[in-house]
Amino acid sequence: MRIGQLAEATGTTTKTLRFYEESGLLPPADRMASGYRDYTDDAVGRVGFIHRGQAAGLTLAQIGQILRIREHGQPPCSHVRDLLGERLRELDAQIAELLALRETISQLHAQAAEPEPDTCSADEVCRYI
Amino acid sequence: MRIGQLAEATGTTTKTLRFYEESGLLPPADRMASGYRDYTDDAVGRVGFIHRGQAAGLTLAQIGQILRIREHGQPPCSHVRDLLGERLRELDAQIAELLALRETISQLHAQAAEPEPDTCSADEVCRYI
DNA sequence: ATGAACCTTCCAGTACAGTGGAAGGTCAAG
DNA sequence: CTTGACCTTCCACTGTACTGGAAGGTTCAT
Repeated sequence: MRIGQLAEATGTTTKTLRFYEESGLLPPADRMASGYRDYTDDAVGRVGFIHRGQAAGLTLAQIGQILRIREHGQPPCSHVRDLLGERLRELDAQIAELLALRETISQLHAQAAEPEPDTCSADEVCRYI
Repeated sequence: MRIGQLAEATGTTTKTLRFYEESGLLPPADRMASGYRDYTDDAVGRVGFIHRGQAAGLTLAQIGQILRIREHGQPPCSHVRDLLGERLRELDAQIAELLALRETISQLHAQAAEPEPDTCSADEVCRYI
């Protein structure tokens, strides 16, 4: 399977696949006589794993860690569990922060909706912020 | 007021203030005979505005827009209202996305907590993802 | 007069996940 | 034989908000 076909099969681009290889997320592909990369069907699963990891909010670096542990023959289960737990805590903090921000902006927006823009004075940048 | 004093007064660094000037967020400061930047007290308010804008989740580019409109003599109120409304919609989408992600990860994490890591097979990278 | 603390400019790098483009090689169809 | 689609490498750039450091000038106290 050539790189373009893998890209189509996985819903990504050839650029991205080469970037993954360079980043150590995909093993260096075998080459055809022409020098073209030649992928086996496994590659589809591997790219799918990367995408599922990203969908779970892991960074490419974290996904690479898991992949490298797996390559050394050890099941990365406990590591994955830790990673997911950590990500969960990060997410909770992030969500709390965004909710607080939403509250702030919502209030500012409500104030800004009051139709009295004439009272904007020249010595402040904007009374809504 | 020299740049270091402004930095201290606004809780930031001289690097950041020069960066703001270069980015068009602060007007080019007057210079003393020595070439040192010489700020008036207004600058404190202006930097404060930038920080409040950031706290409201606006990007520096958006804050710069408001500042530039203000400089042309027009009160940026309606623009700010639009910006805040837009930011509110973005935030809602972002929060919804993160909540969904939290759900997904929470489930994966709960599965990964089950103590049966022996069943990890060699042909999949990790059954939890 | 000399050292510390402050300032100046300019260049380069950080993290993240790619994206764009140039210059050139390969392959199948017409 | 040429055209077009595909592939290769390499280098540089995107956006965001800074940060680090080098090389040099200024100010003030001792």
